[in-house]
Amino acid sequence: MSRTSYLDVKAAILEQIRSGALRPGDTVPGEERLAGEFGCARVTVNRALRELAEAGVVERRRKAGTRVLDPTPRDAEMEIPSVRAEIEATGNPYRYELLARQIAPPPRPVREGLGLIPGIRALHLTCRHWAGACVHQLEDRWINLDVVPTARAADFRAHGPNDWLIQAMPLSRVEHVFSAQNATGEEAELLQIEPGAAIFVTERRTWIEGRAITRARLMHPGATHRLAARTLPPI
Amino acid sequence: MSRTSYLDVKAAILEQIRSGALRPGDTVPGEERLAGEFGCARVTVNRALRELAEAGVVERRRKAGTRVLDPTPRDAEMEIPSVRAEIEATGNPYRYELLARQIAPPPRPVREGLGLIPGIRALHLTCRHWAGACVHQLEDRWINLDVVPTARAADFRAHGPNDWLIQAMPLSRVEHVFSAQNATGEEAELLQIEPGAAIFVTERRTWIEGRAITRARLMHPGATHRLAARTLPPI
DNA sequence: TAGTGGTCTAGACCACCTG
DNA sequence: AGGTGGTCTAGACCACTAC
Repeated sequence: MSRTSYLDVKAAILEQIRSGALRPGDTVPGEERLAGEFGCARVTVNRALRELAEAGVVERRRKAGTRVLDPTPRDAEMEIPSVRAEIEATGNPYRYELLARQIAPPPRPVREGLGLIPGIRALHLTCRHWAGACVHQLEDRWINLDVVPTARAADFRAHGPNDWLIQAMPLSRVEHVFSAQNATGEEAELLQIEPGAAIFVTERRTWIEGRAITRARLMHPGATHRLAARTLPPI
Repeated sequence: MSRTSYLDVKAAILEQIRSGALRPGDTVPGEERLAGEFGCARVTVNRALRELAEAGVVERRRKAGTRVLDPTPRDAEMEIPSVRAEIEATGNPYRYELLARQIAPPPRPVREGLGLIPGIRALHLTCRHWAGACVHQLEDRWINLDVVPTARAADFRAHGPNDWLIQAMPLSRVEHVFSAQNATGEEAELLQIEPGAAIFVTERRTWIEGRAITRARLMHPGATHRLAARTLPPI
């Protein structure tokens, strides 16, 4: 007979929830008791329950014990691809183009989004990413030069600012906000679509240790763009 | 002096990556060696490195060791809220409305998305979710009656199908695909917006043990809807 | 085939929180 | 105040795989 693994314990608890033997709000037996039932060490049960808690299936509190949660809102995982990888995955050649570059005081919404005081100037870039003969993404980006002073000297003609920033500032916190909007005349022209056509907009802000690095507005033609996410069951 | 925690080890490795002492592609020292350096048990180092691997910071392979990964595409977390919670969080009263209900053979794209054979009939629901006086979401849903036969008898007049399904089929796998589209005339009328206005579309498919449960097309007025995701740094 | 990660055990101490 | 989870240790065996 083989030893019981933490995966066995995990699967057993999940099966009890699936079958209805354990319902939302119920208390799961304590670690010591489960270890006895499964004939394993307490650490083994601990790891199983800890992973279930990370997956959002149960909630654990000292003294109160482990309780089954409501299955309502679950976190989903979504891979945020790099533009280049996203395009090359489709088999189309990738091309990057720098449309404009200047150092200027950002408009108020951008300034507040970056947490800058009025009057401060920042690096403003406008870029276009091509998938073959089609525009895949139009990028409007502001970079906080207080946090990334080296960006002032960087040349963004050959490579996009995203790749550059990832190299310069690894392990930062990123926030994405997605929405659907109708393209303005200027946006439509740069995206090679009709004015008023739906565009998929990603607003991305990046922070490191509480300081805002950059804010990007990424626009995709709505007819082609798709963004996928999945919620995986534990185990 | 206190014992060294797995969090200490994790933080130390992360700091080495941030500072550039460990670069993408580099090999992290083995568990045994790190345990010696930190003066702790090997399991402690193991847990630190395991969590870094789960966060996508490093990659681990037996015999090959632990290597620092490129920081390029990182997984993001996104909370998929229930419509009701999403609306009530804004302070607006939530109202649900069933517009249509019938059992019919689904159109081909839906049928294939659900993995059904031609001719099979499924439950088709059209619903509307209100936030105060504004339409928040228009829902077009197909339910696979082979997998959820009890849905045939369920009354979806008082409560939406999503809440019902979550109760009936916990711990299922969910896939979301987001896009931006221009509203058709009918969609615009039901959403109380202008035809051609941008709408934020979520296509949601749910599976349990490899079998498709349901497929929903959720439409939001683009002017109001926002969807947020964040990539958190490990630790 | 040897080195590296993956996991289990048994025992211990501690932190937190509820009753 | 005591029960429950959180974590560390020291030692062991196993699984995988690069060399």
